[in-house]
Amino acid sequence: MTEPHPKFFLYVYRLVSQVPKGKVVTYGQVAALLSAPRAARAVGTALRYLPRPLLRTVPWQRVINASGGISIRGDVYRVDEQRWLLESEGIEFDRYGKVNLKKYQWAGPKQKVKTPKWKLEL
DNA sequence: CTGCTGACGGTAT
DNA sequence: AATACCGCCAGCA
Repeated sequence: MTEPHPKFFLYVYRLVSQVPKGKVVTYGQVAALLSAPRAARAVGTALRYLPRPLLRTVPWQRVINASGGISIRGDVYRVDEQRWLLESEGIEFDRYGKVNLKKYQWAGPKQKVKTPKWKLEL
């Protein structure tokens, strides 16, 4: 899974690219915006395989879980990096390592996301 | 087509 | 708040 070409992944990357600095979105929110409200897990998979070249254009650090926490499993280094990046953007974490979604969650794109039935394609 | 794998999410404990 | 479960899903072998 080194070559990220699957359509769903690309839509995820495109949407996350729109999240402004200082704001965050949840995996489930991204899925919902892509007309796949139950594919939160797949969104996580997409970001996990974010290709190196896109690390510069896709603000992956702005995607956290519905509890306001960082979801990266295993790689502690990666977790620290995400938190550091977010804090440098002005986002605060409470003593439990959680972000206040009420305050920092992105409202979503102004214009409805164009998702050409990637799902129904066969 | 079948079975696995998770940067998930909602519930129950 | 922290765990344990369990249902979901796109991708891939």
